[in-house]
Amino acid sequence: MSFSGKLRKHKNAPEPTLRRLPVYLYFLEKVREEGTINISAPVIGKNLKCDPTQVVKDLSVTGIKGKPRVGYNTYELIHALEEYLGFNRTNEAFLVGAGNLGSALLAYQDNQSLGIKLIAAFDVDTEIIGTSIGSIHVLEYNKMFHLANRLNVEIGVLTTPNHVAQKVAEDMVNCGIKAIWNFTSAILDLPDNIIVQNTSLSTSVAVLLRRLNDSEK
Amino acid sequence: MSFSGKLRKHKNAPEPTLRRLPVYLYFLEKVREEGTINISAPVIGKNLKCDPTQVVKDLSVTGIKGKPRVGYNTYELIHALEEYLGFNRTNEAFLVGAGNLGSALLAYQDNQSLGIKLIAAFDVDTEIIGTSIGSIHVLEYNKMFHLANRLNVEIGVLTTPNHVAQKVAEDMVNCGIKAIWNFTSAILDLPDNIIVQNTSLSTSVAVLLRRLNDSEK
DNA sequence: GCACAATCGAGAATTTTTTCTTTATTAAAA
DNA sequence: TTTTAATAAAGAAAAAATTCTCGATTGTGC
Ligand SMILES: NC(=O)c1ccc[n+]([C@@H]2O[C@H](COP(=O)([O-])OP(=O)(O)OC[C@H]3O[C@@H](n4cnc5c(N)ncnc54)[C@H](O)[C@@H]3O)[C@@H](O)[C@H]2O)c1
Ligand SMILES: NC(=O)c1ccc[n+]([C@@H]2O[C@H](COP(=O)([O-])OP(=O)(O)OC[C@H]3O[C@@H](n4cnc5c(N)ncnc54)[C@H](O)[C@@H]3O)[C@@H](O)[C@H]2O)c1
Repeated sequence: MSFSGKLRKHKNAPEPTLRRLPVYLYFLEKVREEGTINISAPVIGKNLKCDPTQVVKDLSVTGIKGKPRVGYNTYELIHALEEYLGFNRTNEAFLVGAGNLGSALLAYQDNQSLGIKLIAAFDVDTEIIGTSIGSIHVLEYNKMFHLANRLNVEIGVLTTPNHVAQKVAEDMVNCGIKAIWNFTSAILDLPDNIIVQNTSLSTSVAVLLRRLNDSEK
Repeated sequence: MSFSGKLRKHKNAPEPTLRRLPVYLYFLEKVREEGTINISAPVIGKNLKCDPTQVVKDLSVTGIKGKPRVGYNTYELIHALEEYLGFNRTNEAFLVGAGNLGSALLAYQDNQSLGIKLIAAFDVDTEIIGTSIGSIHVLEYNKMFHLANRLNVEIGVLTTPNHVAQKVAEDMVNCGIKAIWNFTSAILDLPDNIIVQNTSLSTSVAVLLRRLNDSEK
């Protein structure tokens, strides 16, 4: 099991595949912009430096069929990937902790879709409350409880300091939030039905440093 | 193969293990602060909600031996993990693109170690050049070429807009940078000996949304 | 229209990762 | 001191993921 969060088996796609799908999606969006109508697995593989048969296997989870000697229809494939990943739905989310990282995520909203849409941000710092980051207002933390009920938001993004993360996460759960995207290093202890997606940057650093060290001898 | 970057086999630890190690490390630092001297794999497993035999196998890559009925020495294990991951070394890095995300990473430096140490930031925006974020000055982009030679930096953090990422990455390589931590969505095409660690947030979102959808039916 | 080359798709084989089992060690209890 | 229970370690088994192989299909050129 991985530490990305609580274990839950996906009948459909293996997690490694799932993690690759957004990369295909980004690549396909780029080639579509360039006017490419059809693209084959070997071409995708060459660009993304990965095995073409894996490309075929990965993309098969979308249900889209490619044609021999032609490949996949770019538009169709993009649509199916967005559908499969849920990126075409709104996926409204709250963000708590509009500090350094939280602000970056809020500002990112305007430019490009992340797959989820932050619709409100909450903080306890009176300096920050009332300001707007991107197009999103930062509200007083206590307002979360009231708004959550009204808006029926299911996703919470957690970017507070580590030491308050557990408390804030519990509050989120009490607000009806079903899935937490956790950027803190805190190990959250929550009911089993709550989905916790941990996104620790140290994980990336660990892999990077090890590859760097391995390459140097 | 995963899209985290170019493939390179680790004789020692499997990549899934490598990604879990920083989580153990964070947890162990927390329990050490609480005064715990020894900790066993079953206890770690219970806290981190994972299989205890996997904990044993994962931690074995550090070379640290645990004692039956006692567990591991917390201090010794932390030290070995830091050593293994390279987190105790300085790992100096340049950051290019001191925008929303770049600033957040720069500001993060002061508080807590990420495993790498940003020693300089570069940008092309004259509004940003000359300012300081955290304790790091943002310098004019062209200065990178001169400084890199002098400081012998091997790691570059890439947080520019997507459309300039390839160009900036090539510049980094020309500066002698060996490993790039890429936060952009761009698919970088660089010489084979350059390590590219892609850290796309969409990947996390994809897994989160799928788990959320799966849980709802 | 027919041969040919490219490539998808499905399943087999291989490799990697996780989980299970067994054994040996250790500290605490009797 | 001896017994007992907990647990690490090592290896086996199982599961998962990747890569390989081969047959089927489709467009291109002859
Ligand atoms: N900044 C980064 O680049 C970075 C990178 C990786 C991980 N992280 C993690 O992300 C988290 C946030 O980091 P940051 O650098 O943005 O910190 P930060 O201090 O800049 O931001 C935290 C924000 O949370 C707010 N906050 C504090 N207590 C709160 C509460 N009880 N309820 C609601 N809001 C509260 C603060 O007012 C602040 O605005 C930390 O856990 C950090 O470890 C940050
Ligand atoms: N902000 C986020 O939360 C977030 C999340 C995920 C991914 N990303 C990715 O990170 C990257 C940066 O995002 P951001 O929101 O920080 O963007 P941003 O526009 O705030 O920052 C980009 C910075 O790069 C600088 N820049 C532009 N061209 C440059 C060049 N040629 N050389 C050096 N610097 C240059 C700009 O001046 C700016 O300061 C993007 O690729 C984005 O997709 C951002």
